[in-house]
Amino acid sequence: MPRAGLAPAAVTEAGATLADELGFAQLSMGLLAERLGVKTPSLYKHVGGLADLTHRIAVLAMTELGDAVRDATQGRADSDALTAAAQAMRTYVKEHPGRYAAGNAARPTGPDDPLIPAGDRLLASLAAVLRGYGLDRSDEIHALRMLRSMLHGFATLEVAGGFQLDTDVEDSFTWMLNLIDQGLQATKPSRSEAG
Amino acid sequence: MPRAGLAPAAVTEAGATLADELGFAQLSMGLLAERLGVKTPSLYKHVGGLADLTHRIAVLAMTELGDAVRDATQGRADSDALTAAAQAMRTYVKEHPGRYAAGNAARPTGPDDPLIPAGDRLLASLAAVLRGYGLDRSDEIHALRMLRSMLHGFATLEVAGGFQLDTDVEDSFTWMLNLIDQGLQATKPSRSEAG
DNA sequence: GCTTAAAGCTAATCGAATTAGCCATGGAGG
DNA sequence: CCTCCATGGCTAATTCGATTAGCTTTAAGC
Repeated sequence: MPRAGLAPAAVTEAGATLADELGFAQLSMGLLAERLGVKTPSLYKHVGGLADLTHRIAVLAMTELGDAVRDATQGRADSDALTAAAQAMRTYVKEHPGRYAAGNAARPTGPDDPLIPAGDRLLASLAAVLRGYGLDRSDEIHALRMLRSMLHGFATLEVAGGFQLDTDVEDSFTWMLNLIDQGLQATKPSRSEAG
Repeated sequence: MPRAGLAPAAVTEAGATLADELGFAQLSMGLLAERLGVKTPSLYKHVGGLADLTHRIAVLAMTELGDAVRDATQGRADSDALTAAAQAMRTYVKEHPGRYAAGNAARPTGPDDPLIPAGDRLLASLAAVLRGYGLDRSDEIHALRMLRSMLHGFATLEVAGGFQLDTDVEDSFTWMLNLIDQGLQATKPSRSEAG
């Protein structure tokens, strides 16, 4: 019996892919083992169990998503950055629904859980996008929460098939971003818009 | 052995309550049976199984939520209606996180699934709120999707403990609604704002 | 008071996760 | 080249939750 040459990272990656393909809820140790050409108990040599596996997938997802948003917004500002970040996030969720679901379901297990910095980095990337709007310090937290809520909600509903006709979902997304952009511009205290 | 006097509706209600208390993922036939003072197999005389139970809870949730939003918006218009609907939805999700999760996880099983009209009624209530803004017909679908995304996302993140300091989550919600209200007012084509 | 469908129960089955314990692989050191 | 042993894979066994089968009691309607 030749070895499969597995490692925690490879098992996690395969699990994440499986979750994307079948749905997070369908992910099981048995299915993953089969996918890797190995018997179920063998997986326990690489990950602690199903809970540990899903947690690793969650960290992977948050890290990838954070990177995607950061990369997409490089060199952009204001509306451009907002659009880029939003599309990056939406695209990621559509391409990796299982991973994203894992990321949402996960809860930090302790103060040194890698999930925390991964999540923080994603938040920091979104916060950076908002910074360009020059909001009041007190508005920043609200704007960030709004942006998160909106992107999370939209992507989640879309992936869940919550929107009827697939057509013009793209338009709806753009429309929504536009409204938010306008709103943030108007909120901006410094600009000479209303002065 | 005296009878427990159960019925599908009572079992569903108890299951929903259990889901709210422990989390949707923790809901199990065994726990529910214990809660009802009955042995697990007895539940199968009232519901088809765990899948059927969760689906019933989903229908219950969508129905209750639709009613809550409808009731909250009665006699209100524009900003008032928007605020009332949003708060009603947020409150419902906070008070019934398990039910709401069930409602989101559920997928219609066929064309005559009661989940469909229940969901439609909720959407209709939200659409009614937007109607007051007198948007272009083509903008209505976008605005509705935005509203859903935002409310769903915010409530979901809040319940999941996604926002750091619990403080001023209330403020953030109000701030968000305000920005949306402003945006919708501005989008309104008829008004004499920019003319 | 008798009949019978409904509602409970116990026992058994099934599937997925996990654990225990055994064995082969293959790189490191001789 | 040969040996050692940590690693990674395997089979067997356990556990737990869902579900099914089949029996029994309740209690509603006559």
